[in-house]
Amino acid sequence: MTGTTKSQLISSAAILLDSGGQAGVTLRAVAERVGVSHNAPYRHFRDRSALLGAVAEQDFRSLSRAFEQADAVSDAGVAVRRAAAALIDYARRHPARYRLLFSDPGLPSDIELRDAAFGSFEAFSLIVRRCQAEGVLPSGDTVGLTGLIYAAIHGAIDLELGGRASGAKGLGDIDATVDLLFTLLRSKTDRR
Amino acid sequence: MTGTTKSQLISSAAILLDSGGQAGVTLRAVAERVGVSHNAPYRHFRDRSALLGAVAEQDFRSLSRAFEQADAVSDAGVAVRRAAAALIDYARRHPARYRLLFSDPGLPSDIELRDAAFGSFEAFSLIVRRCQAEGVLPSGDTVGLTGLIYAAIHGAIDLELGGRASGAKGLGDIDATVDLLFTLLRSKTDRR
DNA sequence: ACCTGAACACCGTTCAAGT
DNA sequence: ACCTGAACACCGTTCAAGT
Repeated sequence: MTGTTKSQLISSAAILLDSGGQAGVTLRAVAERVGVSHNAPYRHFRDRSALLGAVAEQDFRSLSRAFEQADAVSDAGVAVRRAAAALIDYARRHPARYRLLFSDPGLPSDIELRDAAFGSFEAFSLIVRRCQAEGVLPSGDTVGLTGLIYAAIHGAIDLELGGRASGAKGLGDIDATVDLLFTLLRSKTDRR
Repeated sequence: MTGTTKSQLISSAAILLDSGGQAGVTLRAVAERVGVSHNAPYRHFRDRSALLGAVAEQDFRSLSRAFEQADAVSDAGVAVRRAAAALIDYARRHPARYRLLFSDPGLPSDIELRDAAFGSFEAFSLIVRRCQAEGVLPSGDTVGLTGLIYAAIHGAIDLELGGRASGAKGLGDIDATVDLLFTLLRSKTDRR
């Protein structure tokens, strides 16, 4: 473990989210992992939620980069599916962190976190715009369409992570739901 | 406040969810509201999550009834929009309870809760099937299509409740997202 | 500027005991 | 069968103090 105490606290919190979920991220456990007293985190973050906000900000920026990488693919229809797959993959690998970014109402509302969250949405919307230009997604308001696609993917992920819906075919199956989404949107586009 | 101690505990927990969110639902506060000692709840529920599970089960059954009422409308296209509106209305009125039902991974996995959750999904899917029969939604696997619609509505709600996405037009606007969803699905259907 | 140790109020849960 | 009071281990947060 290297870097400043602050960066170590952030990565320790991320690791604890992965291993024990939200409940596993106690300031005491985070501090112990870094080898510092149980209230040293207060020298770097206002409170527990500020520390979690820093984790979220970091991961939002990482997601933005993943979307930009997906955008480098020449076929727009493939690019948008790659971006969706990157988001799904992140959610499966780090479920507690995914929920922190996209579902947690307790995060601080500071500007930097909002910027990071909005940036990842924007990176995704650039791909959607390309798809519209190439005719693989229906034309119209790009932000609204991106919002719909984002909501559908997020909803599919969240329902599966929550454990609701397993047992019903089609529900809880993220990939099938996202596939159906793109299939329906594309078939609509083809006939315009 | 009337009824058995158990039912009073459940409704107290629901009220506390509405007023103070998940963090406001301490067993001590629930018990005090009912006028009973702080560990009396353990005579009725195994632990805190079992009590929350009882609240969720109750609300799932209430949602099922709301969907069945929507299904009583003669026009299937109107019925499905009424069902969606009922879900959105419930989420806006009881955000913490909505998240408990659809997003909380900590709920117990007992059969009764699963039945209640699945029942509400089934009630919704009956409306979707009617829409397919009347040609206002694309034909094909009903469960898969219901899963997509459910995921999109849930995602739109969850992103708004989480406070993510406000500030971007189209994101965070539940009604616009759901409108776009039905518009795109219907336009696809019309041309088959 | 950064860290520590003690302390406070709070929580879920358990247990022995009461009626 | 249902409830109570005391107790335990744990937590976020604050504060006075150290370097």
